[in-house]
Amino acid sequence: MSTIKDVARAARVSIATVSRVVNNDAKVSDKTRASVLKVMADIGYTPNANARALVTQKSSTIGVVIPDLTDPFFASLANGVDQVARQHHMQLLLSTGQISAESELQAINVLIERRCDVMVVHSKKIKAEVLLKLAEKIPGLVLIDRYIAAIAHRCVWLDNEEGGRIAARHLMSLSHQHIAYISSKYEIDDPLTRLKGFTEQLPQQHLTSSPDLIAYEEPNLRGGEIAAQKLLAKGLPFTAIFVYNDAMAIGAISTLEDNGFKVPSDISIIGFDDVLFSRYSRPKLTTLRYPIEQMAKKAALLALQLSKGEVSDEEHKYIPNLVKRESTAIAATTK
Amino acid sequence: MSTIKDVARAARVSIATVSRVVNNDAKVSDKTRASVLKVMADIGYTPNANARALVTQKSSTIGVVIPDLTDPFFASLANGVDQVARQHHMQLLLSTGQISAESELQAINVLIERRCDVMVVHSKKIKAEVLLKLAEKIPGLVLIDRYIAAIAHRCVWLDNEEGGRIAARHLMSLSHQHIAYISSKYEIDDPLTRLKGFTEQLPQQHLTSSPDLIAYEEPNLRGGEIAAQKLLAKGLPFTAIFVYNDAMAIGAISTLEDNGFKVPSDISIIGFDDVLFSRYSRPKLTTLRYPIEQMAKKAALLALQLSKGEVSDEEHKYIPNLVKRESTAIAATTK
DNA sequence: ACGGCAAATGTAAACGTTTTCATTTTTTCC
DNA sequence: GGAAAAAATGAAAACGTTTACATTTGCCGT
Repeated sequence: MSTIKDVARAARVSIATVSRVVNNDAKVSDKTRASVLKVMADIGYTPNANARALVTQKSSTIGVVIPDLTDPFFASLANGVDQVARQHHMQLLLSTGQISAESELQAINVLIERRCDVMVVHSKKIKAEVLLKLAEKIPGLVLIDRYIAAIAHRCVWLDNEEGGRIAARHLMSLSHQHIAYISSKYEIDDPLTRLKGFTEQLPQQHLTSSPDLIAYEEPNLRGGEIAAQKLLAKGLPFTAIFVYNDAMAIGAISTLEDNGFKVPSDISIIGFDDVLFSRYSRPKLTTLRYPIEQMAKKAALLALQLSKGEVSDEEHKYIPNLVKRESTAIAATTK
Repeated sequence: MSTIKDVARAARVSIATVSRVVNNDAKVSDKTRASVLKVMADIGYTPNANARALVTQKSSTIGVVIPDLTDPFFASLANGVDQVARQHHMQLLLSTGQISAESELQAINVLIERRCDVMVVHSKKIKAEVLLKLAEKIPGLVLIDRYIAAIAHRCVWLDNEEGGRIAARHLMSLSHQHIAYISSKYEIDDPLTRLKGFTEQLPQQHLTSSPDLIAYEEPNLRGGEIAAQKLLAKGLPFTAIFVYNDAMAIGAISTLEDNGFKVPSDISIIGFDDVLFSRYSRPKLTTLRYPIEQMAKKAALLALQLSKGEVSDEEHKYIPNLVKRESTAIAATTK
């Protein structure tokens, strides 16, 4: 692959001059600029970004750490960051790592090796104190979907507890008395926090929560199917399910209908996230909107600012919105 | 950020030695290795990948060019490549570019600047001759979802025409006589090729195709909704729709049911792609399986081999599989 | 025609590594 | 104990850029 030297030689100028035309530096005459440009096109020169990054100490790269691209939630996250990257003529460097402290840490490390100075990190398992150290080391690091008080202004997060409360209120307003919860089997905060908000709202209508009406599975379509089966197998009465996320919710609906239950007339379902296809499910899914793409953009922008040394102590807390569609209705027994 | 020199100084050895322990080179005594390792941990040294890439002339990065992460089809593609990257301890560099020759070209260029020697490119709009030049320049470039005869062994593609034929045969076997086609509005080969295969199969049952029964829209959920509305608005009779992709199919079903048509009893729908949520739609979608993730893995592996100079003249053509689920049934009138 | 100044261009150091080759240290063997 | 061989270490060049500083060129006014 040709280098700046090849161009310099062919154009009979110094490499400094070539560098100047590559970088659109003003200090070069129109004549030489034109001839250099021509040579570059002729020999097909492409500047080496690694060499550039080395000397300038900037990577022009935004890093993203997520567990997995297949999950539309994370794809949206990555997409949000990508949009900001494009706007700023930067590139997306993707570092995936399953949800484990070790794997997440390694994913971040890859970005550091690349001297990525702007990064949006989705980490559930790394301990807060470790993250704190990392944040200190890398000014442009922003946490998404996680809250650590000591660096609150560098966290872009959603109030899951409030989400749980909203779901509970909605279902109770429809007179549901027995509400099940389908949860993610992973030991991360989100399902717990959502359940907490949900549970603490119940006594308001003199309801209580029952651990028997909770099923834990993989947070995807298949997991939702299985969780619903488990719930059904218990033989306990319930007229509504609050589901950890939309994928599980749709899986659950699938099982329910296959077993002869109508949603929402027999059983109401409320999901979480409002991923793209939730409004196209049958019945259309009632859910809590998690504006992840918007949050990701915010996080990327914030990371960009921080990397330039700009600071603000604003908080970046988002509240989920109730999106009423067709999967919830008045409780069956009271109809 | 600390460098190899800092480590060398602190450990009282030369940078060559530090480099050796970083790279796990055998030629270093256990004693010095241990002490260097300790120093590295103490001062929190992370090797600079850019410097490394510069001197070794390898980027340890697999590049992917796709239009957009939000589309689950492309997310699966990226995911397949990512899996291979992880297996080979490489990183995913994502370069997105809308579907236009200019944008695609620029996306590829970004990867070249990064000296990405392995890349999986999804390009619909760049002219074959340009791609040929690029392929010549970059041995590790593989095209996915496109076929160019001159570099057939570097293309991983699906036989769309055969897909069209399979869809036609399936629908005809269910006695459908009037079949509409919902197409992508983008001027790329795929929708045309699928339609071609589809159309050429019709005369076998003495059917003919009608341009009036074709609607063109954005290839996503919303586009499917609109396309179905358009079809309905024409007031022409049809009992089945062959839809360009699953997202559109699900959008179409949504519109159809909202307008009082039952799928499949009134109208049968067959999609294309078999994305994850197709089997969770209501009714479950009959579709043609496009094994994109598997193909992406293949493409990544192939690119890896090619970049190492290994060649084979094998072709990499995939045939879509019919996945019969619930959205197709015997034509209404013949019931 | 010439000094002076601005504009254009060039020189060379620096970025942080890897790696070849040379040198030093350690081990082995008689 | 000492020579030879093996193992460990170090010195320095190279990778392809950018950029501060030095030098050359061209132009102006007199």
